[in-house]
Amino acid sequence: MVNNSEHCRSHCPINFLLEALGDKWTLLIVRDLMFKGKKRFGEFLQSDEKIATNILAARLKKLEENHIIIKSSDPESGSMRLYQLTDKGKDLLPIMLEITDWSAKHDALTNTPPDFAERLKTDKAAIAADILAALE
Amino acid sequence: MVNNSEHCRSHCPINFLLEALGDKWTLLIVRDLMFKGKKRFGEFLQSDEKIATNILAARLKKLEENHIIIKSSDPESGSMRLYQLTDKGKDLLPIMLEITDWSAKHDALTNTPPDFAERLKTDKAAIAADILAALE
DNA sequence: CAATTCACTTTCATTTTGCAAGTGAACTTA
DNA sequence: TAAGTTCACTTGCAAAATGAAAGTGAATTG
Repeated sequence: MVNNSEHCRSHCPINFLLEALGDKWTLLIVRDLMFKGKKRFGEFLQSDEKIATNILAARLKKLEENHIIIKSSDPESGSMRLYQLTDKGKDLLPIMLEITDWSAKHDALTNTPPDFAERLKTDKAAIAADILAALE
Repeated sequence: MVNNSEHCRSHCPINFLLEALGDKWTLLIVRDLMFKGKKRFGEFLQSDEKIATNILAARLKKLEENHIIIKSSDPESGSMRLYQLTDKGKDLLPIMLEITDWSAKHDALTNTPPDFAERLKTDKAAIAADILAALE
């Protein structure tokens, strides 16, 4: 869908990411999935940035359409929906770590812990491995 | 300005980047500055994605407010304005390269040349050095 | 079986976007 | 030197996206 030429503005790689993730909210959902262990609609709502329910629903739908997340039912309780990163979604990890690195450097008020920011500079591969392991 | 707590939604590092660059257009301007040697208003207008003049003016202003670019006059012709990346802007390069890597992998129609995509996987530091050198 | 929780959907006012046209300063041509 | 032309924007307006709040329906709990 994102890949057909009528829909896309171009096939520049920067633009390709923007078509899927280029707005103020989508990457925050990826962050919650990747770093905070969140998996449910209600959990995403609780983040500091206070996303509205309609925007969250729209973004989850688009992420699913772009195969960055998959939606399933919680095996333990039929009602609850679970959202999880696909392999394509997990592949965003290096981007997320570089973003964290940049913001830790340029935001004087960053909430990135100093020791994590330091480890990020020297040990990115090990951090990535840890985070991927935590996602199973 | 972006750093004051009334304005920002949070000081999460992912959010910090989104506050400065989180929309469908801003990163394309950074791309043009970083990879395509573009420096002038009229040059940004010519990209494939066809940004409107009012949106371009607004994004350039915001990038300047966030100290990601600086605006100056062309020393050779008094009238023309030049836009250039600051050090903070150049620090976005690792993010841009990771984005390129991700899109080259996941966009079947990517216009990233295969040899560049290959070199990106093995030789990211050398590519980064080349690009920074080209920016002076 | 009534109340609550969860995951959305709908409504609607406000904000942002995008196209087109307009403006003004410098520069080029007749 | 007067008349375009180019460049870098700004303005106006219709259309689309956003955000707050309320509503809906399925499951779960008391």
